[in-house]
Amino acid sequence: MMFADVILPLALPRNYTYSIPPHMEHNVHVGSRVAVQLGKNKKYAAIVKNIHTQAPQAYKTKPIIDILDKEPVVYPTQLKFWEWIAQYYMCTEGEVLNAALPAHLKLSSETVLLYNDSIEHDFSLLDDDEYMIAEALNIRKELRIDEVQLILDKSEVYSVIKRLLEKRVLIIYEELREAYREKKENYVQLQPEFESEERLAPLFDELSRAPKQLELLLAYLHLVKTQGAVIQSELLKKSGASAAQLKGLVEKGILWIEKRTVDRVPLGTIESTIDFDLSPAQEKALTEVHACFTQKPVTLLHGVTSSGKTQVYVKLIEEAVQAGKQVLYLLPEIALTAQIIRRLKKHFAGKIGIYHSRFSNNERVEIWNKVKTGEILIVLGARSSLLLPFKDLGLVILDEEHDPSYKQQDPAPRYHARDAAIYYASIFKAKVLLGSATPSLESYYNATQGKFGLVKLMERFGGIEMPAIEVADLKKEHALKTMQGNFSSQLTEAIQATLDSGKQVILFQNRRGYAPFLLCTTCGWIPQCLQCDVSLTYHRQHDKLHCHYCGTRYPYIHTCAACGSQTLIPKSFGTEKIEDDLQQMFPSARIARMDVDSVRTKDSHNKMIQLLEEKEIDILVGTQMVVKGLDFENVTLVGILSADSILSFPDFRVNERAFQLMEQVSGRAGRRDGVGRVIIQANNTKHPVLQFVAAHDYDGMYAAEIDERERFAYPPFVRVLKITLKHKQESTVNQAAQVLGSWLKPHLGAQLVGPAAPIVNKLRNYYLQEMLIKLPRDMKKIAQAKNLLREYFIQLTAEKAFRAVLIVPDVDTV
DNA sequence: AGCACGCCGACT
DNA sequence: GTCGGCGTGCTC
Repeated sequence: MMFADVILPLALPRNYTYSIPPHMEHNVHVGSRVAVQLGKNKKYAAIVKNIHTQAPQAYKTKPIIDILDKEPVVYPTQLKFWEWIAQYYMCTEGEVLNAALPAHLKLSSETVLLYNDSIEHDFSLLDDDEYMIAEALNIRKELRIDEVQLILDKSEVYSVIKRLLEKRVLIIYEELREAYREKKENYVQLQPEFESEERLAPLFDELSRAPKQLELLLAYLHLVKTQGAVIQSELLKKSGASAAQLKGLVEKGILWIEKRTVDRVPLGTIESTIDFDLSPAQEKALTEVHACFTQKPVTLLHGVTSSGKTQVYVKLIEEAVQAGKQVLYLLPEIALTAQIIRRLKKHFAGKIGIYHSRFSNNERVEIWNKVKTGEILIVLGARSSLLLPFKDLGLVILDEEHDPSYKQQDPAPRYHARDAAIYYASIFKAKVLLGSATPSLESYYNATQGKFGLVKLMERFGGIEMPAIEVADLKKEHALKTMQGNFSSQLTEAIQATLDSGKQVILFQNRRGYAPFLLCTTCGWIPQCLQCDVSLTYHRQHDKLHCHYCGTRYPYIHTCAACGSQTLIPKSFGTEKIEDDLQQMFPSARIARMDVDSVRTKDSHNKMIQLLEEKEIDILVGTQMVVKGLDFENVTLVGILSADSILSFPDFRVNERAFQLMEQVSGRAGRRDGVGRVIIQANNTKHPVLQFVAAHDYDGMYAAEIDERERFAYPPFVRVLKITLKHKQESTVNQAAQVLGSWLKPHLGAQLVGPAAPIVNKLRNYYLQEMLIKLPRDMKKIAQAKNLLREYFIQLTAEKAFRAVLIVPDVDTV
């Protein structure tokens, strides 16, 4: 008897074993999806991880119901990668599967109720609920659970269904349906006998009494000539004819219609061109990258903003493709703009696929398959494209490698795309190039220690100078009363001068909304979210208070809940307020705001970038979003409204992050012609990070910061693992955290920090406790510690008081 | 993740 | 008394 260990798309602690019915033995393959039953009636598509003859001792297996794929959906390479992610990031393989597979390849059954026609029913014996369902089923013959819930207007419908099942009014059946659908299109073709001129000509006379049909035929002939193939919908649109008129021509045997499967993500066939030469500095960098790659699998390219790292990437991609290898080019989601996509497509048309969150489920399946077959040689994508089923990966380029969004935050697997990419590439013996103008301390440390290769590209392309940085002293301006709202005179004057010279301005403020909180000036009360321990942000756009943590919106509060007075005022400022103030101060300027609220819809981000490019916007104010992927020659002034809020974040990475953020924002200024200007507003103008930013001194920042990290034992000198405990009751999490802490302390000593409540100690009605574990950079010790943790997690939830406590381990937390 | 089992409150 | 609420344990 043969058995298969399968990965189910669930957070199960281990893989389950199913038996392979003898007649399927030759058709079940590792990496293929199989339909299996789990529990009493649920069916899932699971992925076969391995096949063996070892019958499990502890339970009797269920058989595989069906084989869903002739060809595996993943290679053993991916299965190995999934296992590593699950191990390293302390999650289940099912969770990795969930993140990796496109939704339409993940199937789970749905309960379908069928009307039992085989016997006569006496509906008078049924109660109200039963009667309603029986009646609906009698008419519609088929119902789904959510439809039953809708009819009865309640969530608990199981008992009704059970009673109807017992009374044999209905039959239950579990439907496992393939979700992916090929896209079909109707193609119009001329019957072969009319291909020749002499046969075609008489047709025109024949159709003289049907002018619309004649017109349609002419439109068809025109389209065939210009495009080769004619799609029905296009033909009808072009000719303005109706479907009935087309049907007429089909019935006359002149045209015929064929349904064909079409590509949702056509790769195009245009010959690609590499039509530029590298500058001497870029050429040198490329040579050095090559040299590094002969020694080490990973190289860090430290290139200042506008140094033209992308051109170096393009050359490397070209080489890998020439060698017949696949390339993965990773970018933070937000940096995947139309600009970069267009650029890459121009060079690699016909070979490149794009992959990010805005694709439909069907499109994702098609990209998945094309990567698997190798038809797509280059993938340009965000974090999740690392999980695509590459066949023969040769090179990974991870641009903006310092970007924290490479670390997945919420649902498991909480993986870091940079670190995971290095492992994934090692399976293929592929090379990894990390690129950044402001490398993460971890990567730079690895490079200086010789673990990674290091290549520097410190010259801006075309010899443009770095922008001049000025720090505006807010304290001083406040004292001199030269402030205009949140704007220093220095910034105000610079904006005016920039507008006067016809140039553009970008302003950065890292808080969205109008005001981060409301304050009762009588008693000091601040409105908070009912489900989270955070203040509510006032959004003037909707005149609502938003919780930025759980998304709940509340109506504006006029009366103080504590003292009853009507003295609530908005405090501090976000992007909405800045936008508002700017409009008052510069009434003739065209101002736009770019944050998650203003670019909610699919294409608005790209549209706004286009407007900026076309100089339809004079001043752009935005959050983090303005930092990435913008490259405009006409922007000569960048303003950072409040450096203090960036520098006062309670996190050991603040200084690094603040430097990266400010340096990246600065890079938006004067990238092409003219020297850019950057004005940073701050109260604490003496902050060391500001000095480093002003001097564009990455090495200085690095030296100061790495020293601190070593002294206080933070990454890159240790690995940080954060454990979060969640429970609906505050006392329960607190106790659970104390207990877990007391178990871990003897093993970890000073390596254990906490447990303690985080600053935001309640989220979505769950109270939180956190502890940090600092592990030495020793893979063996880390693996040991994780095993220890896993055991204690099980032990903790085994205690009945803590059964409902959620434990969330986050490895290498950011 | 479902879904069944089982123990408690608010209705007839 | 019962119905339906939700906490909890199990699924190869």
